[in-house]
Amino acid sequence: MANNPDRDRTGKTTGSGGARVSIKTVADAAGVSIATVSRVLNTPSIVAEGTADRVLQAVRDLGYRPNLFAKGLMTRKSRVLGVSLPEWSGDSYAELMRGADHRARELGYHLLVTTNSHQPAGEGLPPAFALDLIDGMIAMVTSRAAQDIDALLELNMPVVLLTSNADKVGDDTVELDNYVGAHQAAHHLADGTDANRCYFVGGPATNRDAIRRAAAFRDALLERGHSVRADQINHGAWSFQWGWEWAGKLLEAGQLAGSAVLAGNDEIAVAISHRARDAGLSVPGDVRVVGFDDARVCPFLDPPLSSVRVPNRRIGVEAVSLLIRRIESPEAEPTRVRVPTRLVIRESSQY
Amino acid sequence: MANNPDRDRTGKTTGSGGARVSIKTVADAAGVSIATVSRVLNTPSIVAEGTADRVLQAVRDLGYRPNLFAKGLMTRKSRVLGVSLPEWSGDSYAELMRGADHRARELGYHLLVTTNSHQPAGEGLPPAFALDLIDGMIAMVTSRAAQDIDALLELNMPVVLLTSNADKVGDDTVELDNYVGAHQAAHHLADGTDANRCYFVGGPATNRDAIRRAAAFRDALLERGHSVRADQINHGAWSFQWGWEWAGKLLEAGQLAGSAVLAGNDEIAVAISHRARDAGLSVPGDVRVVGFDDARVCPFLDPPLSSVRVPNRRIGVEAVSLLIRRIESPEAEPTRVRVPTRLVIRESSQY
DNA sequence: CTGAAAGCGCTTACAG
DNA sequence: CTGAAAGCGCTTACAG
Repeated sequence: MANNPDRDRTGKTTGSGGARVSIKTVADAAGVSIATVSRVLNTPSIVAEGTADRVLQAVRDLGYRPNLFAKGLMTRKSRVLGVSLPEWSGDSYAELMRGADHRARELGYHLLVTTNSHQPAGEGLPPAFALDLIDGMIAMVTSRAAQDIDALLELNMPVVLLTSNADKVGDDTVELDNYVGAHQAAHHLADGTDANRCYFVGGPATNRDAIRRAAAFRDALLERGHSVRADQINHGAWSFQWGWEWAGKLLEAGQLAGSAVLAGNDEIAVAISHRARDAGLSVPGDVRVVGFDDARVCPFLDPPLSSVRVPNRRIGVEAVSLLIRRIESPEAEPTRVRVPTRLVIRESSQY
Repeated sequence: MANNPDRDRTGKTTGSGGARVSIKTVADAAGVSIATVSRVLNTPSIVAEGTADRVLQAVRDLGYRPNLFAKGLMTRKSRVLGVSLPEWSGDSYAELMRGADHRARELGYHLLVTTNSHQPAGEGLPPAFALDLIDGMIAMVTSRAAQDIDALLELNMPVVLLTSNADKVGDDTVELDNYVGAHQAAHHLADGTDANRCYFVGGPATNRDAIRRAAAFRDALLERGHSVRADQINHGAWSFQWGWEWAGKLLEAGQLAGSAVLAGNDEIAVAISHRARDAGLSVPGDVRVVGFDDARVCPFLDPPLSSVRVPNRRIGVEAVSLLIRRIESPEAEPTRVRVPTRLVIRESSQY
């Protein structure tokens, strides 16, 4: 198939005659001024009905679409929202993006997405040049470094922060309430297993989510009158690898059998579960396991994995809703939406 | 925390004095014309070194960033690429986006992403208004409907198609070679199991990937001199649900034990594997299973799942590379990149 | 090598 | 209700 002959050197649309159809073309066709065409498209209530009809007809006939660059030059709006995530991975972000995308479309916006895994400092900050094209941004901040948040708020553009429940937040924030679900899970584990044999195996010690989940775990055990040993709270990575290693160490120490584990995510939980079975232990008979995220696969794992549900999709929806509200009503009340987590019990943690 | 006082009503940056810093501001500060500032930024080789230094200094001092709308109005380029996917889900797309995002950054572009799951007709087409902001688009087409591809090619903008190996493709295409991996897998299964007991359990019958994988499976068995029965090729959905149901039916018919299955993706494979174990059958002892996609979790499943590897990340990288080449060199040779798949054998299909 | 000027395609006071 | 005109912030021939 050859190149499309209608495709010019710039790759942009050309009219059938070759001339680009601009607001002027439409104005001429409708016998009005370009100001009127603009009004019909932007503030139709101000223009006479008959005139509007003629203009609209011309717009349709010519297939006119306003040039967004010219429009943006005047209005300083692009209807594009930036989304900055730590990295592309897994079901969680997919769900979040699905929610965000659907909501954005509903409101006539688009999403410009980028990851910031490459920039150790300045997490959450996309490359500068994109900033001038977007009306605002949604940034996930997982690091505990407060300056990352400060940098975002200093952008002087509408920003919605996605973060774990934390002290320091922005004007508009969607907070994942890690605490409640992790707290429930810890109690659930301690209900069936001696608190001394309960463990938390989470992600990096620098990650807000991991920290918060660990805190909830610790608090729950304390509430039951158990002092928590240092070795009961473990930080590593969000990976199978880490879960496998941790379980291996506990196994060598002869401590895996009879334990109950709250994992920082489902991958870690699966790894621990498999390491246990590999050693001839049964789950949940010998080792009880609860994951975090409640990935779609959880009910289908063997055994079905208990997990703390994170409503990722809702996070995406809320973030977009907040951001667009801020963009369209700059004076709106700063809002903090807290999204809950909750324990879903399946076979892997039964007792 | 109160609203940032530096944030004006449009949400855009204001200089410390309140005035927006434009090319004019820089020109005045450097004692040159705006034309010279523009040249320093775009075609530095044309301007005297001393002048350039002064301008650059002013740019830095003032924190000047060109207005992208004004720039786009002249150049008709935004350095934003559209990416249209069927839906947000799973590891595959995350990997693809990761590759695309990294490559785009390297070349100074951004990604505007959207899904088209909501528009049954016109798959691959994003809402019209975004088209005017992007320099080109990457569209995944999974339907077999040829008109979807036609619609994309008629956009009169650079388009890179992501599709399964198929007859109908666009000028620039990244083709996933489903055939080779599925073909390998079918032979691998038939090597250890009577071809009469080999099955393919794929996604929807309307999906290009599913169709192609089925074709490879059928061809492999035919090559071995076995005629393929209709019940050996099964189309359903890309879900656990479907795999579970299919395995259940085979189980009821007393045909699950002794079978070997190539699943259309890893979810389906896991479902079949679990259904078999649920019925007291062993994998791979009684039922051999191979998945498709080779998700990160495969080595950690129980048993580790054989799967056909799909280099999603590379698809993303190639797509962006092709698109940017087309944008920057409209006359470049139309190119078709074929990305291979290959079987990764693990325990689930051992014999 | 540099500047004055035209022009990209819109929006929006300002008059009428 | 509508038009003429200014202006948004750039790029790029055209002169010099």
